[in-house]
Amino acid sequence: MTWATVLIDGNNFYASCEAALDPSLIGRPLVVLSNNDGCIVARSAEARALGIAMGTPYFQVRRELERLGVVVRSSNYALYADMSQRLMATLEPWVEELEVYSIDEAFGRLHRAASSDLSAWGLALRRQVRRHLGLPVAVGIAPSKVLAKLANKLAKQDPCHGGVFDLGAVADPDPWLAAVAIEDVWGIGRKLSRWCRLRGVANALQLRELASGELRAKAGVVGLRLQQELRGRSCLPLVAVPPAKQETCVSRSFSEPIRELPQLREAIATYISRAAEKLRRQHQRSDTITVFVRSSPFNGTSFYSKAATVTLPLASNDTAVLLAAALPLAERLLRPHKPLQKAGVLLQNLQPEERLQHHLFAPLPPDQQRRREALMATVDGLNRRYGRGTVQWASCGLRPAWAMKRERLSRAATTRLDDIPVVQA
DNA sequence: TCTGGGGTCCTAGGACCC
DNA sequence: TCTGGGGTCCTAGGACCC
Repeated sequence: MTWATVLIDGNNFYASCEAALDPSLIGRPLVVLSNNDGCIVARSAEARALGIAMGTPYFQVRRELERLGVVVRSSNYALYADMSQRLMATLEPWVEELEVYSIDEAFGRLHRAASSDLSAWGLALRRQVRRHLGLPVAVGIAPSKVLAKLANKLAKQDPCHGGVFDLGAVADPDPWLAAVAIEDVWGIGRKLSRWCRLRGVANALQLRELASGELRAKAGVVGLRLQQELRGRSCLPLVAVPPAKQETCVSRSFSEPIRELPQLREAIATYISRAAEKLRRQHQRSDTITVFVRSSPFNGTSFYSKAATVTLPLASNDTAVLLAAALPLAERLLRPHKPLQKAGVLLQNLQPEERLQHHLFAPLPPDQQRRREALMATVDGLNRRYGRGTVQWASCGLRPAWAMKRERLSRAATTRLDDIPVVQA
């Protein structure tokens, strides 16, 4: 009996979520755009077949997409996050341990009886997800995380696998490793793949056989671990309970450049409110706030980027406290003739909430402190129930001109009562 | 006109300590 | 010109992930 590592992920997740809620999209080419309708971040299989590349700026291909009859959607993160939770809940009973790795991916650990093939298990899991959620997934099974990633890629590469591949059950994995390009190996990004290619390392098998010393000199211990994993020795543990976050960031591009202080203050207030909400959900507080801004890196003029940091005497997750500290930073960041394209806030040095409960130098008397906390909980509750922005601070501005563009947003079909699909029988 | 957002981990180097 | 040998902590930057 040994352990097998499995990677399950949603095929074209965002596009599949859109199609799951709007069956008229099934079988049609569909792309989903990033925030601000910036670039293409997901494509249905049909859109992929048309040769539409990932990451393409939308404005460059807009006409072409229209001509080809491609359906375009703004990203609807409320929908994807909700579908993700349902997916993870479905996967949970199928494995001994589950690590939710990203919005559309999870690692799992399960027992493998001596030299058994887990493909049938994978196919059954796949059918259940399809039945429960209407989502297609791929399942990769192997002795380590890196190999499970690889197996998952192979499961998708060849339709004959039916979306499931068990690399731990094949007699000789080497030809399969050779079939995965170096760029597709998990942990090998742009820089490292270029370096590998220069050395004649073009696929996963050749990376596995590369001299360890050479790899270590270039990629450090991270590279060595990767190589061990390729050899089937698991050194990246499954993380079932994620550690507390060390920092939290909220940043957005503007739909149009910001040049004036009032608009910048509105944007910072909006991001601080959102970040404070995250802190409260994570039961954390922060005492270090960084606000950063930058101009567009694309318009040819000189690039401008600046950040300012403020430290609080006492960590907090009260929106009003964080706003009071962060808003004065706006003036230090704005420059005449430097239109800003993006801003963000970074809350650092996060601490667990309970640590401060009875602090000697608490900023407010206990009863007032409790009232503040109750107010925050009420605001969060209303926004959760009726949608983000139902209750907000006046300093965030109402329908600001700089707010991100989402012109082709689908409805919040799984999280808003008003948007539930109507079925006619 | 129009190019995403939110993280983590590791390493190197500097400041400072005894 | 040469001028120890550790430690720790912090920060900046690089690389990667989805």
